[in-house]
Amino acid sequence: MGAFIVIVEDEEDILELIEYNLEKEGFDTMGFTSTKNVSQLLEEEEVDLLIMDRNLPGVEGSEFVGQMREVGVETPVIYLTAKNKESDIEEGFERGGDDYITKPFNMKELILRLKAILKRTQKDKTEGKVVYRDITLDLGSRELFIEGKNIELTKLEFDLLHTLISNQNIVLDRDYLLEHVWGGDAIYQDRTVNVAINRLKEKIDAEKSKEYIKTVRGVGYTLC
Amino acid sequence: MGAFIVIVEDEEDILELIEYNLEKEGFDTMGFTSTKNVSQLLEEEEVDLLIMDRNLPGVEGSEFVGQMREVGVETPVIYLTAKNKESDIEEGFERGGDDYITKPFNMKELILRLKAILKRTQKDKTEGKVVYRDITLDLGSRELFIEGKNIELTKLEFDLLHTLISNQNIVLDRDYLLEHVWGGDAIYQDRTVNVAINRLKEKIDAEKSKEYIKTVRGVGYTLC
DNA sequence: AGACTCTGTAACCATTTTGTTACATAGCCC
DNA sequence: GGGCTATGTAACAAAATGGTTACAGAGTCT
Repeated sequence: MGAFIVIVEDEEDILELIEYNLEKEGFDTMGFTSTKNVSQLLEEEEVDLLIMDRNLPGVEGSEFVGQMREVGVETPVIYLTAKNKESDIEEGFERGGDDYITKPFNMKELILRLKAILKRTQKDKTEGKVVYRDITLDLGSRELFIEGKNIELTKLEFDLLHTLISNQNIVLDRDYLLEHVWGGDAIYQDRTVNVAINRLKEKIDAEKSKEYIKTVRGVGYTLC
Repeated sequence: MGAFIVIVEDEEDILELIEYNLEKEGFDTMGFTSTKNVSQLLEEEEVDLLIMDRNLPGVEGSEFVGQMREVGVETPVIYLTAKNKESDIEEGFERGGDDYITKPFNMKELILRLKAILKRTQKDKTEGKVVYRDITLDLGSRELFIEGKNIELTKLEFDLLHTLISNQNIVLDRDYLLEHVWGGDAIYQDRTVNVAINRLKEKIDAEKSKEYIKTVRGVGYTLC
């Protein structure tokens, strides 16, 4: 754990309350009563999560986050908001915020959501979505879309396509695939790869006569 | 997670009994044997409900609540009272208390009323609600609604659905679920997840032939 | 104490997935 | 084209996986 969390909240007692509780949970925190200095911090340091009051005097919290997004800051955000109108909530999400929580709030609830987000974003760091031409692999839901059409894949097929797609234009030999898709310990024939590849081909080439997976004779397979 | 409930009761065994049962229901509790420190807590933290003995040595419970109301604390109260004379009851209501229950009392009855109150007071808050399609999880009262219909869930089922719903569209594997729903310390078989999921499925899919929880073979489960 | 609920575990079965094998086919060299 | 190898294909068997049910233990309520 030990994530670094920045909190922006103008009411000092609330700020302290949050900091106190988060630190008790083992997080590193830094609190601000305004967005001053925060942008610099977000750009320069690795901040894992931002807790942001939406109703700051002066700048709108979501406005601020919007600006951050434009300069490439991806830090997930939990908004604290006294408002609970749906429009506001939606707006928050539209701007790329990850969650919101309405004041007054329950500390346990905040910590719970916060942990959920950290977990998710940590996952997303290695995963997310992979795209290749008109193929899209959603690593979260483990879904494959070709030209927007959902195609069901088994676990093996998914993992195989995943490795292929993240090494597109590179020819992967059977040993590499066995090691990365099947896992290092067990021993398989290399014809296994063969069959697996073809089962995958059947599914994704069936859609169109397009050929996504190219076999490179004597070497292996590639997506190109 | 659940609502935060503060209990003030000078008889320690009763206090513990209540705390134990409420926590079993998934609520966060904090118990006190006197009103000392309670006022501060009520002012600073978001307490969802106060359970208050009316016959505390020293301060009258309702007296205390009255003082709290004067400084703007709106926390709903359930009084525990050995008396059941009408005059006392009326007085309790006059002072702004929300409900009373006479000792000795039935724990189920207490929880029932408590949930009713939480539901009422948290109805208009968007706070503590997670929504997915026509499923609504009320985190405050820990109730599930599907198309407005209330469906009873056990603690485990609720927590499981909560985790699924807060990670919608993401396939969660059994390890993740075990860790987050069951808690990290104890060790369980992963078939445990299996059975729990299906018990949950039975309840929420029973309503309609809709399939909310999708099992992703070889990986885990997801809400999508 | 007895009935009941909740929940973890085990057993059973159906189904899907996957590895292997055998054979057919295609590519490549001479 | 012949011969060789690599790859595709189909069929089969084994393994993995998950749904379902039954049961037992723990805890609770009456």
